[in-house]
Amino acid sequence: MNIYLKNSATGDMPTYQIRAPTTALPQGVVMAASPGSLHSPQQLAEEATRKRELRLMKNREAAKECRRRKKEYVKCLESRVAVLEVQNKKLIEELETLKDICSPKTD
DNA sequence: GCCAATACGCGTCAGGGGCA
DNA sequence: TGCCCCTGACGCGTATTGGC
Repeated sequence: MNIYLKNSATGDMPTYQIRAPTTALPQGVVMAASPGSLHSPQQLAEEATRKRELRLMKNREAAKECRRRKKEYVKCLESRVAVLEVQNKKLIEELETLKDICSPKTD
């Protein structure tokens, strides 16, 4: 498994994707004949159609996986926000306490 | 119950990046 | 340099929601 690093020019899209090995073809996919074995225009057209369908099918699955990862990433960010909010609240409370302790009494 | 607005998921295309 | 993968953007269909 290798890591796919997105080069984000804007910096707002993170590098949350991990590239999984894609060795197996989906069920029902038949590998195309080698180009050398094609002759007639009809065979060429069939080959082109097959390639297009294969590409579409792979892209369909890739898009699903991409959306799944993105959802996961957003969930992760949301839970991090929740943790940081709690942490922030605690720090504010602590600051108020310290202020009370350190401020001179005026009476 | 009906309808418009909004949310959500899907399929596809286009374009960029990595790799042999 | 061509091939492949990933992902943003777009359009479309369906589900959900809020107002009437």
